[in-house]
Amino acid sequence: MQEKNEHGPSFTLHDGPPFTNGDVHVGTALNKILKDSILRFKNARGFRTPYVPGWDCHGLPIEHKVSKILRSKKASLDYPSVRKACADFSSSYIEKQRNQFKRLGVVADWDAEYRTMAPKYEAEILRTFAEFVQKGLVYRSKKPVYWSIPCRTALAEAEIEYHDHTSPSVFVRFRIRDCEQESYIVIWTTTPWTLPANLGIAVHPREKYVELKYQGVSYWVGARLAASFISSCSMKGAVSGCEIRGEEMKGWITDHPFIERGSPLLMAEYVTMETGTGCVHIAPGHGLDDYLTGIANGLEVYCPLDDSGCYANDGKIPVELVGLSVLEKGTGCQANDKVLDILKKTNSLLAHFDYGHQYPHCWRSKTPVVFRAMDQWFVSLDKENLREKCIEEISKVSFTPDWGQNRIRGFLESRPDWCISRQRSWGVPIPVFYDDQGEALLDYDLILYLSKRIEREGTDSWFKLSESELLKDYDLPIKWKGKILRKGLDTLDVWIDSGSSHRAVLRGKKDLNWPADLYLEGSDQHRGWFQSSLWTSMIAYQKAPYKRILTHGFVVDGMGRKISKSDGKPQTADSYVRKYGADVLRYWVCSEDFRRDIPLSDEILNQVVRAYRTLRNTIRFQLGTLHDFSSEENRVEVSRMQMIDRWALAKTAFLASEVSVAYEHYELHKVVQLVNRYCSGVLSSTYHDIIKDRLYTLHFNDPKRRSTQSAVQLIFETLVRLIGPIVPFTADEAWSFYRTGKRMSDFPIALEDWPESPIDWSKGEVIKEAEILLNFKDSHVNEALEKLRVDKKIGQSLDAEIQIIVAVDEPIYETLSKYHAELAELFIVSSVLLRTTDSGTELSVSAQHAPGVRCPRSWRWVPELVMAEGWGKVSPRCADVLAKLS
RNA sequence: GGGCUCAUAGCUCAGUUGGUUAGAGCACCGUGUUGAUAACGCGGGGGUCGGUGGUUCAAGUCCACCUGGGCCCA
Repeated sequence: MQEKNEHGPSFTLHDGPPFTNGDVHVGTALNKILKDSILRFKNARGFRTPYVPGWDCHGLPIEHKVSKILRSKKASLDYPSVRKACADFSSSYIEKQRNQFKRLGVVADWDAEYRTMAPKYEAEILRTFAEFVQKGLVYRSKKPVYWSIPCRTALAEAEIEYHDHTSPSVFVRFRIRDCEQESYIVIWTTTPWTLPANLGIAVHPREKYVELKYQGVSYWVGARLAASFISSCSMKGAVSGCEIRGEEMKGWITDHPFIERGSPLLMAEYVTMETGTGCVHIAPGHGLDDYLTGIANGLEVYCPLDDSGCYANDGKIPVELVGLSVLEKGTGCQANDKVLDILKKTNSLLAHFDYGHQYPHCWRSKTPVVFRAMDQWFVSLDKENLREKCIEEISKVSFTPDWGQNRIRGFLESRPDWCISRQRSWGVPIPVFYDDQGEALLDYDLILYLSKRIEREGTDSWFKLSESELLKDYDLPIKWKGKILRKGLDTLDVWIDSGSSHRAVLRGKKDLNWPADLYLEGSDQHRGWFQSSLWTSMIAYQKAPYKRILTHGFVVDGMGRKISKSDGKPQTADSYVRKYGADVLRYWVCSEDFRRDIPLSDEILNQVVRAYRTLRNTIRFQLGTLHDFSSEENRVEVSRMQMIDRWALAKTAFLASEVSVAYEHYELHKVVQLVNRYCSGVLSSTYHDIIKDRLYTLHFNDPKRRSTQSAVQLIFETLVRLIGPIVPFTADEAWSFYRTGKRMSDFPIALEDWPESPIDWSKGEVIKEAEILLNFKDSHVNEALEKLRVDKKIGQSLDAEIQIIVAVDEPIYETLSKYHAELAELFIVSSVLLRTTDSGTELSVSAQHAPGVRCPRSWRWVPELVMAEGWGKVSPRCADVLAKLS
């Protein structure tokens, strides 16, 4: 395919790598089929279309699965064993997926495939990261993560299980500063141990808050929660004072109940009036919402916990808390208990209950997890107007559908700085060293140096080799010389892996374009790959890596609901291929408007099967028609073809142009609709129906018959090539049979050029006249025939004779009389009587049983039959034919 | 809860800048053929264009709100 277009322009569709943790899902199949159909079309149109498929290998879901397997085998869970098992796992699915993609008919340069865990690719990921470092975008900051205390490890969402748990539910008052009378803000929390890290209190800016006066003291709580607060804290008789909106509390500062520190009032949209007091205790080091609110208000991400989950002595927290563990055991929780003590002592605790709720637990140790801020690496997205530049750049990219641009822009605008570190082992390590003070060495040249080794040995070497081995022969900056360095064990966010693909796969490759001509993925990638690829590309090259983005929706069930993995049905592509075959699955994909949700159900597939069979049957009929036709010997020039053949060619030329436009616009469902309508409307019910008579009854070498065969041949060659990109197996089979008479041969449809219909196919008065006559048949003749058939006067239409009475000044008269001799064939009846009448008389079309006798060979009714040797009595026309044959 | 988005016959899709009684293919019903036969022809029924309100002489098409679905977040 590529050799065919060796000198053609190049069209690069860059493959977004599927994740290698399972068999090909039907949604993944949809994506690959769309890509393949588009590339086959582009290739047929003369483009060079090298397609390099890829696989995304690193990441938590694989590590998670593999760890489970290893644990059940009680195998070692150290870095090298986990990583080896992950690599094997990923490789095994690459093998499976590759075969499944091939089975779908996907054409690709399989030998040039890329995988994000290949050493060469990993080196490119590091080089991408090096660009971040060189541009000064990478910084270290704290961010809360789930932390399992017994395992001493950070956890991802997928490693969290929610279980019933009883926590202390406490109402705590914070004294408002600079207030004449004694006033408090009341917060509610179920994690008292996070109170030492409290740095603020959040309220909803547009919710009402009320001042409750009780025993001469004021308490501020959310107005809608006042009643439940009063009952919880036993303040019967409290009197409502003034009401204000949350935003009016901006600027208020309260005193931390037991630490000398101000705790300011902050605005947050996520505050609800469902439970508590509507005033939310904020500890930026102990919760994601808290963290974001803290960042937005310039608070420190403060977390006084060490790795073992105990309060560290940072000089800020009360000494009696230092060393206490926040881990909840059967007996309770040291930290919570002590904090409650202190709250009581300082008279800050208004109420304390047991509270049952769902709480996150570690999947391994089954203990409650805590949110704990840890050092993470971030990429600044606002330095040097990077964000503005990205937004500007994305406006130059074409989007299908066009709202994609809007969507990705929204993500670009709202995305916070990119947290790129993960406490995982299955990934590309962040190439950083720390000295004994915890200071980090992150250096552009050093990363490039390391990437050379990684390129040879893979990232396993980072985990296997010691620091001195990794840094051997490297000339450290003076400041770092002689220091004892410790390598970091965090890995990079996998979005950097796949976001580096344009660099690793396209840049500097002879046959591939950078930027790519097209990215084609599901709409979820607006937030994912489209975005990560843009950032990496903008940072390194100040340009988007793609010219156009095409997105498709998600596969949903017949009710339009998402297909869940849990409903038992295997949603693998293979399960559908086995049942329906690859081309039916492809036909389904291409019959749907993929820009919206793509429904899939047995009903829909059965419908697709029928549509597919119609197409297949049409092609089969044409192949049968051509069985005794030789292009060299029998071909009739277009200009000398019969009227109906000219008409069919014109319709075919029109189809080809419409279909081409639909392909160009990536509207494959329109291609399918057009082809389907053409097969049934133009071919099956009209053209094929009419030509049967001449194909079956005329002498095999009759010019009329050869005319039709010549037309059918051109039509066949066009049709098969038009559908080639969508149903390649069917097209190949038909093409092979056409060329060689065998179902398999070395003539794939993909080596044929796109069908160009010559001008003379659609030029000529005769085409318009045929159209007029066929419309006449549809609107008048069939109606008359149906009447006769309902009356049981005739069976097939050949049993009838049509009588037309038409005024000479009717526009249709001229055409009818000009082609009087051909009307019977066109209308598929035995004879047509054409009578004229006075001007002003209405047109009349009637049918009656044809007079005479029926010819057993042609089924036509004629005045009389004649003897044909060896055949018996037949019509005179058939007798002539038979005479020539013998 | 937020951002983006979708909604036309049982199903898959058309419906140009608002302009006659909203179309096609499939399915369904009836029927004819038996020389495309696990096919093909002919005829027919089927839609208050998700709902409500508005703009307009005129709305499937424009606007607002609502309902339901999807993707991504929270």
